[in-house]
Order: sequence, then structure tokens, then C-alpha cells
Amino acid sequence: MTEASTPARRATIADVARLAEVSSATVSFVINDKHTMRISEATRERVWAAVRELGYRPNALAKSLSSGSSRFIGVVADAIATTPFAGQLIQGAQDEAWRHGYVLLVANTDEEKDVEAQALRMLLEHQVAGILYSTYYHREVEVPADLRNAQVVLANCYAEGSSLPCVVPDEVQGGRSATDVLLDAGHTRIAFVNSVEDAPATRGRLEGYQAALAARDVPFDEGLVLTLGSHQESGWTAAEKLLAMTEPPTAVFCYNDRVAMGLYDALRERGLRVPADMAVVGFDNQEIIAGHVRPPLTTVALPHYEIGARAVQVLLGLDTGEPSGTLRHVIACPTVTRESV
Amino acid sequence: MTEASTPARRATIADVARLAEVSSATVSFVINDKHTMRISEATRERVWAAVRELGYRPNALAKSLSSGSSRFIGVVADAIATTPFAGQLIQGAQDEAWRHGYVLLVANTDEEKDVEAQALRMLLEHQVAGILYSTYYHREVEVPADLRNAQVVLANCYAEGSSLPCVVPDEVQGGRSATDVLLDAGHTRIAFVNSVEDAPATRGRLEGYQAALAARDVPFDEGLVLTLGSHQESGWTAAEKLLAMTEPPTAVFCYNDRVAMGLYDALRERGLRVPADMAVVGFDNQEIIAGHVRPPLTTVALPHYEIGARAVQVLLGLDTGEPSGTLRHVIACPTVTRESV
DNA sequence: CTGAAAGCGCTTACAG
DNA sequence: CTGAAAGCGCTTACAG
Repeated sequence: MTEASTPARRATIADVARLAEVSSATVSFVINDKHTMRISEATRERVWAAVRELGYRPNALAKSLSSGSSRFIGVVADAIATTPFAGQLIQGAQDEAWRHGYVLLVANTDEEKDVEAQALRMLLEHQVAGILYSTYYHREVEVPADLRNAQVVLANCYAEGSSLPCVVPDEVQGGRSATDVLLDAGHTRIAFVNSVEDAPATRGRLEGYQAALAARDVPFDEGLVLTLGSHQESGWTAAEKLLAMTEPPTAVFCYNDRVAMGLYDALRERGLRVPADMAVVGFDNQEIIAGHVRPPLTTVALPHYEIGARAVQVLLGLDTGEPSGTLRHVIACPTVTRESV
Repeated sequence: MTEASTPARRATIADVARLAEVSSATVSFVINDKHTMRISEATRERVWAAVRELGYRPNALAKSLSSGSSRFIGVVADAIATTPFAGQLIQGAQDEAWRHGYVLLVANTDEEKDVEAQALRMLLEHQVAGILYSTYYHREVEVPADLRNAQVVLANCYAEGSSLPCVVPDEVQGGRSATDVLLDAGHTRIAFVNSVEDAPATRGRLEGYQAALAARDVPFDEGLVLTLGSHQESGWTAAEKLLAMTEPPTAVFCYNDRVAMGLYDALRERGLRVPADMAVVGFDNQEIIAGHVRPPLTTVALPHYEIGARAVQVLLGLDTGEPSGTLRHVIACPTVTRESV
């Protein structure tokens, strides 16, 4: 118990109390603006003056300890460094968390189970109020058992048969929007270059593609659906196959922007122009590609920011405008119009 | 003070002590493996058994409070969502931090001063042991005054005239390595498509380019240096200018992968082949581009992961193998060989 | 309108 | 070899 004047020591609530000549309880009430306790205006002034004079900052750790509720939200992410997606999700989560006085504790697991276990232990030991379990692409996950007794929201993923709330993108609507853009431009022979994995994205976008065609009475032609990969290379392959058809399509909906980029290259190689010779729509809205290919690519965005933000809302039990008890929160994928259609 | 059996309550050190029939001090010594206190093997066993039986997890917040030292490292980032760069830096920082029992508190500021101020206040209130002030591209920064009395390391940025340690990429060596790759392949007419901003990257890479030429006695031809932008569009412009020269270069070092991508497009448009007609080297190693253009692009990587990791080492005062007192930590940019040379 | 006191879950000299 | 006790910086009934 130092008398005073240890120069480097940060001011505590006791210092403020002493200077303002009140009890530390009073200081606590004043700075937390708790109006349950009636404190005179004069006293409040004295307290705030002392706070300013000492440059007092509350110790959030002590606060959590004594109040019994922390303001941490843990985020476990499987891959924060490979795409900008995780960053967008985290940013959405952070903005929403800050809005409510919460702070993010981020843990990257690299999809390694032991790293994940370490991450969860770490988050739990820090008394997080809840955990966002997130993935960088929309997929099904197995929820680690350690999470059983924590407050959890799945972000950009889901667990079949679990009762955990999840926030996911609306792949079906996304696929439908992409197709609609092409339909709106008058196209009827529209190819869909899908990816090969069995995933919500491949299934949902195909479903949306079909729904869009059906809604306009455009017959579904199975031959116009190619099942390839998700990288640029698949765009090249797609161009080859599409152009070899007896009646080639006039428009292509690509599984993602990377495929569209490959397709662009292949078309250019053949002297074909986008959109004059072939209209193209992508998916993902990866700015680095979509914003800068020639011509800039019209695409559908994955709402990672929104997913992060919504996941925090669900975690904190805020009103999201959805019926209460909603477990599956589906976020729309907006169309981003550029010049490829 | 509940007697026992509040079901949802998490076990505390007192519960463990009671079950193991020792004092909580003893429990603390055992679980923290402090060998300054001699505790009998038998007692240790009893304590660990109790820990297991109760599923006890220490409360990291209480630990920080009483020990007076937190295990938080704050990271303030200017843009976590636009590129994968920030994610890589954060991942490097996290891996290194975890290795030493620290945890990351991440704050994104979006380059907004008021958000930044809020972030710093938040980090400071959480008693962070130190702060990594980071940027997603290498640049000079003004360090906010609030950081004056915190332990700070600048990551991927620097503050002229400040005494804060910084960790930055070696732009000069990177530029030199890129040029060397081309020189090694036998090229002597090598263009450099630089970007226009006045920044460490533009200055350093140019310097490296010149140094590489000089080292091989290749005369520097100012006409071969183009000063354009940093996006794909500049690659198109570059191709146009380069090919219009009376004696066009046979190789190009592009400021970054995006410029290289634009250059690829323009070359393809003209029926030219990489590397046969023109060898190309990029910078940044943005996998989404460099790994998937045709042919895959040889480039120089920005060491963001390493920067994050090193910054944590510097913050924690670990031995980095550099002379003690080093303030400017320069990280090498490795060459990533693919097929464009 | 405000203060004294107990408590949050740990750590750490200090005794013995 | 181990325990009793004070303390970290807050919050929150409880009194008055």
C-alpha cells in the first residue's frame, strides 16, 4: 500500500475518490451513470473533475471480475489470412460488438483441431460472454464438444442436428439474382459454370439458377450446366466447352469471380468480347478481381460483413427483426452491377 | 456465498482447494507449477485430481488483476477487410503471441481517427501488455498521442523521428531480388513498371532495381522505368507503352501482381506469350492472382506473417537475433518462383 | 444523498 | 511442506 506518488502507477478509483472527497462507491456510480443512486449534481462535478485531473481510466478486467460479466466476445476463425472474407466477417462483428460495449478476442485455428482446442480454452478462461464460431466459406461444421456449455453462434457455417443458432448467406437467392441479371438483359441461353464440391454454395446457387429460369418460363437445359472447379483454370475449361457447343450460350453465370476471370482470359484469347459476345456474371465480389478485370465484372456479393454483424446481434440477444426463436438467420446476397452484362 | 451445488456456477480455485483439502494458495502453486514452493508429490496429485473432477479452468481475468500483469496484446489495424495482408500479419502475431501465453485483442480502425481513439481507449482499459500499431501497406504513420505511455511496436509502418521500434519489409532487397530473377534468366533490357505514390515501396523497389542492374554492369535506362498506378489498369497502359518502344524490353518487373495481371491481359490481347515474348515478375504474392494467371506468376512476397510475428517478439522483448537496441527491424521479401520467367 | 463493507477469483509475501 | 491473510480494482446490496 504505497502512500501516493508512485509516478508510473495508473490512477485507480480510490485515487479519484480521495481527490473528489467521496467514497469509491460514489465514484463508481457517477462514472457508470447509474441513476438508481441519487447523486447530487455538485458531487458528480467533483468526481468528473477528479477523473480528468488524474487521467483516470477504469480497469476493464477488475470491472468484469466484480460485476461477474465480461464484455468479451470470442471469435474463432478457421482461416483469417487466405481471403479477405474472414476479415470482413470480423469487421462486421467488431463494429456491432463495439456498438454495444463489447470487444473481440480473435483466435485463428487454421482448421487444426488442436489449435482450435487451445483457442477455445483460451477464450473460455477469459470469461467471454459468448463465442462466434466462424468459417471463411459457407459450410457444415462439427461443433467441438468444449463449446457445449458456452453461448455460441455459428457464423457462415451451420451444424446439422444441433440447436445452435447460425447465420448464413442466402445462396439460393444469390444464384437467382445472378441469373436474373442475365435474364433481365434478354438472354435465354444462359450457362451456369458450377463448382464440383458438394456444398451449400454449389447446391444453393444451382437451385437459384433453376428457379430464376423457371420463373420466366425458360426451359432448363442440363447441358448448359458445367460442373468444374472454383479457380481460374475452370474458367478456361468452361470457355472451351461452351464455345464447342452446337448452339453456344450467350451468357454465363460463373460459380465465382475467379472462374469468371479465367473465362475472360479464354474469351480474350479467342478474340471474343464481354459482354458483346458473351455476358458474364460472377459471384463473391472479390474487389481485386471483379473491380479490375476488363470490363469490370457484374457479380453477386457474399455478405460477410453482415453475417458477422448479425451473428453478434444474435449472440447478444438483440432484436434482429426476425421472429423470436429463429435459429437459422439467412442473409441476402446483393447484386453488384458493373459492366459485364 | 452459496454453500455448494449452484449447478451452473463454474468451479473456482476455492472449490478445488476444498475438494483437495488444501489451501487455495497451494492450489495456485500447483497449477502454476511454481517450484519455488515445495509441495509434496502427494499433494500435487490430490490437487490435479480435484482440478480434473471439477473441470476447473482458471479465470484469466482474476489472474491478471491479482498478478498485475495482463496477457493481452492489442492490435490496431487500419484495414482488416480489404486485403488478406492484415490477416496474415495478425496471424503471424497471434501464433507468436500464443507461443508465449499471450492473447490478441484486435481493433480495426478503418483509418478513422475517432474510431482509432476509441480502439486505443478500449485496449488500454483492458490493461494490454502492449500494442501493435499496424497498417495493411507499408507506410509512414503519425502515432496517436494516447500511445505515448504504452508499450508500442509499429508493424508494417514507421514513424519518422519517433523512438518507437518498427518492423518493416525490405523493399530494396525485394526490388533487387525481382530484378535478379530476370537478370539470371539472361535478360538485360528489363523494364520496371513502378507505381506513382511517394512511398517506401515505390522508392525502395526502384532502388533495388537499380542496384541489381548496377551489380551486373547493366546500364540503367531511365526510359525503361514507367511510373503508373498500382492496379490492373496500369498493366494495360504499361504494355502499350512498352511495346511502342523502338527497342522494347524483353522482361518486365511489375510494381505488384495486379499490374502484372493487367499486363498479361494486354499481352494476350496482342497474341504475345509469357514468358516467351515477355518475361514478367510481380510483387506481393497475392495467391488469388499470382497463383492462377496463365502462366502462374513469379513474384516477390511481402512478409506480412513474419512482420506480425517479429513485432510480437520485439514487443515482448524476446531475442530476435538482432543487435540489442535495434529499432528498425527489416524483414526480407522472399522470391516465389512460378512460371512467368 | 452518500459511505462502509463484502465480494469477484486469483497471487504472493509472510509465518510457521 | 503448507496455511492464513492481504491485496489487485472494481461493483453492489445494505445502512443510514
